[in-house]
Amino acid sequence: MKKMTPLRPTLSDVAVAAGVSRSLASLALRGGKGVRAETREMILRAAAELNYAPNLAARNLASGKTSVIGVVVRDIANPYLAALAKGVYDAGRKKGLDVILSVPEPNERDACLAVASLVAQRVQGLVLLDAPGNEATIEQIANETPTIFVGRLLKGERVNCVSTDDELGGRMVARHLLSLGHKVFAHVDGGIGAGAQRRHNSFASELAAANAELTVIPGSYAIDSGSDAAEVILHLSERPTAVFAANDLAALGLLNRFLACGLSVPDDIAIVGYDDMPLAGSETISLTTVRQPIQHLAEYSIAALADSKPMEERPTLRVLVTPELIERRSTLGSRMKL
Amino acid sequence: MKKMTPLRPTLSDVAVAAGVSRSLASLALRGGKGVRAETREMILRAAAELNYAPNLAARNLASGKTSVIGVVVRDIANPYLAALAKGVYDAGRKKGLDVILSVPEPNERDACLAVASLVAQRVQGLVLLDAPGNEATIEQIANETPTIFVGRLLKGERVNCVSTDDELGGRMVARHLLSLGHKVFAHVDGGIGAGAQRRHNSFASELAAANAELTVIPGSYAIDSGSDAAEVILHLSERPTAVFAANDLAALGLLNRFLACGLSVPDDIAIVGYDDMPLAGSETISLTTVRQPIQHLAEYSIAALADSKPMEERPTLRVLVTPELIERRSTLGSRMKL
DNA sequence: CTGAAAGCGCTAACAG
DNA sequence: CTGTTAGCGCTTTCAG
Repeated sequence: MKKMTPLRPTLSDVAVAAGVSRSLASLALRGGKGVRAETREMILRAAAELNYAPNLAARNLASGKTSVIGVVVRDIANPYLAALAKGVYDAGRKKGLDVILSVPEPNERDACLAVASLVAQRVQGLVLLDAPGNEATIEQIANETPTIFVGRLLKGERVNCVSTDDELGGRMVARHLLSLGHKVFAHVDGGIGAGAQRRHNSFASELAAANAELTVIPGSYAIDSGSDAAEVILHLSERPTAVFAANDLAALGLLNRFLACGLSVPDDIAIVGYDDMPLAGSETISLTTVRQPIQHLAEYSIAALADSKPMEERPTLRVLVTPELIERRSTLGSRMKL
Repeated sequence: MKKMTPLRPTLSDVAVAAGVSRSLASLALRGGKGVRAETREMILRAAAELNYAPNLAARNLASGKTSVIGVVVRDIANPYLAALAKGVYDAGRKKGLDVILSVPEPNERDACLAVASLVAQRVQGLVLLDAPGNEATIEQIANETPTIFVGRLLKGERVNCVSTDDELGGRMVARHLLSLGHKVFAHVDGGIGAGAQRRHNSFASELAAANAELTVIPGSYAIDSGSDAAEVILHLSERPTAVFAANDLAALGLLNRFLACGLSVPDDIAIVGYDDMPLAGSETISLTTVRQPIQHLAEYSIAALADSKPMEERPTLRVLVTPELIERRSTLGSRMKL
């Protein structure tokens, strides 16, 4: 009979079982240098047999360090953000870090609660995927925990951030559409979504330079935003022949609605999205869009946090990565019609 | 000038600032009973001013408890699983629990690493969303940490699990298709995916009972699996008029490929998926599918873990929830063609 | 390489 | 209500 409560084995148990001191066991388990290979072997075996799992809380407390980084995701239902989160997770693991995700409701309050919880867990660093949104809040968070904000270039010079060059992205879209001969445009704005402002502005100014017409419809980074905007667009006195949605989800909403109304895309109306979310390229959707380099965004994020220099010593990281225009059927030749 | 290293304030700091003992401060901060409202107020204020955040690691270590539950997600790129994960997160928060997600690569090894990491963090409970897949592994995990497996009814009677009634689901699909007059069928199998076997078997036996023909194509819960299967199906000597994919992602793969080949759905070939993932209902996809009640699955999971009884005291939970057939254009009248 | 000793920040169990 | 006393499981000196 074992003890009444088969408590988890502790480091002492392992040490005893292996016939060594706790300190040595600790060292060996962590793969430290200065342990005879033979001894280490013996210790590891003992640990394995006892099914020992180090207590991270204790380790954290004693060492004052954690190797876990927390990720807050604005909206996990957005396939682009889901992919980005996965990218960060993978990049972190590759560096030997534990990564945990938090997926609060997309409002400021819940995002802050999520952050607080992560901070209470004393994560080594925080990756914010477009949440929370308030810049002052972000600055305050970054002030207390190493943080990197992904998706927007923050004004504050004290906060690490990495983002796609949305200005370039917006311009690329405008040029693409202009080169296709379009003259009358609409843009479904992304509201407070990361980068929406810059996509909007650069798109608009590029069009203005070409003397093209542009109607802007307020919206957000959600599929319904697109469907709603489609309704508005269909009732415009002069119907645009091309519309740029601030992200793929909104673009999908547009596509759905236009097709449902019997329009042909791109013949009657062309659509461009932003993100190149998974599924955007699938046959049934085939959305022309601006691809954000998820891999790079993820790797820069982790790199910024993995840096072990004492916070104040390291320079603020402000990275801008280059997007890529992916041309698909929603703007090109072959018709698409329900 | 503050201290050189503005360390996080500790409980002592709060106690001193509020002019009370550490124990009282501790009690008050946790909202315990037996603290004069006035005193508590004062303590909370002090904490707020110092920007105090309790160290969960220390609390955990001292109390032997955590209020965080860990969720392992098989494949966060699957919108259905993403939604389910979000559901669990929300259900947990609603009960005052901290929820953290882990999104390993969908292979056994990485899933186990993710679990190990969560265990090392001494989470109070584990929610496994179809990962890891090996039943022996799951049993072992469940043996050490309160666990609930979602998506499959495990054989082992010792492991909590909650799942949709996939047998009923499979049958519903068969009946729906049969009632539409189809006679020749194909099924894209989900391989080791949660519930795939049962969906397959019940679908097959229901068809057998009706003397219908069925070709089974091996596959998985991925979009490519569907595209590949479509290729096979198109080369069948007798082409089926209806195909049931083990999940929505595979169904989307089928849809994409069929439409790309100029077939009309559902006129040339009808498609049914499973899950009712977000987007499945959008106009461009409009997939007939079996809806899994995410909300219920999530709530049962949390309920199973929130139970504070000493593990061995509580009965094994094995819940089966009822699915719902959602009929959309991929099997019904209005044509769909690229 | 080893073992002893000191704590990390917090909770828990009591005696004031 | 208050303060004291013990640890939780682990890392970290630091002298053997």
